[in-house]
Amino acid sequence: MAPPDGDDLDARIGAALARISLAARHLLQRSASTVQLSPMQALILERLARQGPAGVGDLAATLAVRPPTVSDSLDALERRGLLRRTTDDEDARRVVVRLTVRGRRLAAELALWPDLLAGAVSRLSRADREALLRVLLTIVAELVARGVVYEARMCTTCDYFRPFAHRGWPAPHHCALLDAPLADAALRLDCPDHRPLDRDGLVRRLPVLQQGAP
Amino acid sequence: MAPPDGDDLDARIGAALARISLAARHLLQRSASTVQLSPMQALILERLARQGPAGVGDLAATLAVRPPTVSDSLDALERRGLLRRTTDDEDARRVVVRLTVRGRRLAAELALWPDLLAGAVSRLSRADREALLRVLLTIVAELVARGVVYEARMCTTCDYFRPFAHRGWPAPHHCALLDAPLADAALRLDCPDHRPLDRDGLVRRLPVLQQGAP
DNA sequence: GCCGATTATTAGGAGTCCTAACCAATGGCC
DNA sequence: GGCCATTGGTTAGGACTCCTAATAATCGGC
Repeated sequence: MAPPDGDDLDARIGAALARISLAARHLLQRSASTVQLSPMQALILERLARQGPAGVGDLAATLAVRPPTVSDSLDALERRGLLRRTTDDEDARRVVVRLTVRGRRLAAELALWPDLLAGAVSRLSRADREALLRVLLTIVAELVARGVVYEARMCTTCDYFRPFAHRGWPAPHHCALLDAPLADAALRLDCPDHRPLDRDGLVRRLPVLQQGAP
Repeated sequence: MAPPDGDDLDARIGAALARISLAARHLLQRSASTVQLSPMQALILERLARQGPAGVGDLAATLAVRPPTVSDSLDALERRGLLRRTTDDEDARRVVVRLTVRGRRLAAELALWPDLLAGAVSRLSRADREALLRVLLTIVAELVARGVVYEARMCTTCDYFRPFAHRGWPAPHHCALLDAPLADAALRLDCPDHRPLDRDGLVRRLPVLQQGAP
């Protein structure tokens, strides 16, 4: 007999993720178009609403596109009065992008998009969902380590984060800043108090995150 | 104390999936550009290589875009001699799109893209990966049921598929066509012998797929 | 044999996304 | 103090994406 080998399994996972990505693209497009926005414009608005003002380069990095692409979209958004460009006091080269009130209001309407995607897990058990979150965050961390995307503020790349610091369930991890245990379900992708781990620390840490299927 | 509620957990999952989708987009773009193709062109080539000739409408449905978008890309691909459009004998309205030899060759080079995405699971344990595949396929099935994407040939929407037909591990499911048990790792997203389940059957089936975290 | 539904294309328009070239400010460095 | 490579952003130009609306051709039923 020929049991499916590891590569095959991985290939199926890749295909499934690709499929979900296609759906995500479509959901983003649809969600954005309900408020007359293009997908990239929606992503920019979302990011600004979630994490506050940012430079053009920052936006480009987190959205995995080149600066000119962002600059294009900013023109359109600024024309509609959804944001303003100001130059940084400390560094006159930098441009700081800020939402206007109108922009913030529109972003709030838009926020429902990732929820549409999340809605597709509604039938999964709580245990499955917690495991899923842990696994997805591990994948994101790996993608960050490989330089595919840039994610500034997630637990798995934070210096305060101690994976599997506690032996038992239900809260195996620990946050050294809050000095509190963390469950898988509490892991954050976007923590305001994040302190980045250097690349060596990141690579060293990744393997340990693999353990512990519930 | 305020334990994270279900919505919060789901929101984090949604955010993580959104993040991975961004990475997927970027990987696709990069992979496609190495052979001078645009993302959409790459997707079309890939789909044709994997599942054979198709009509314009079919392509549009599986790629979650409108027919004119596909038609645009087909023009570019045909110009480069990677595919040919012919009219169907049985229905002169239909256009059948076929890869040329050159197209097939290029598609083979391209096939490595989903593997780049899959590479990000390399550090996960085998058990985690099997569970991940099962969960992801459930998500895809749910997205199909909600009409977000269209996936013609996956086990979870197949009439021959009997989820959890066997009580024990490691092969709980069953394929009535092959008359053989199936493990989570063997679940297919793209089976050539697929027979579609009607929508009622699909909705009825979904809940049962949630059970069984390993 | 006509009419509504289906299938694909064309037209037109805003946006995406890249590379290359450019400009301006910064922060050493001598 | 003045040079200059680096950094942050924008402009220019070009191919492609992706939509809606309108058009053309064919199919199927009645």
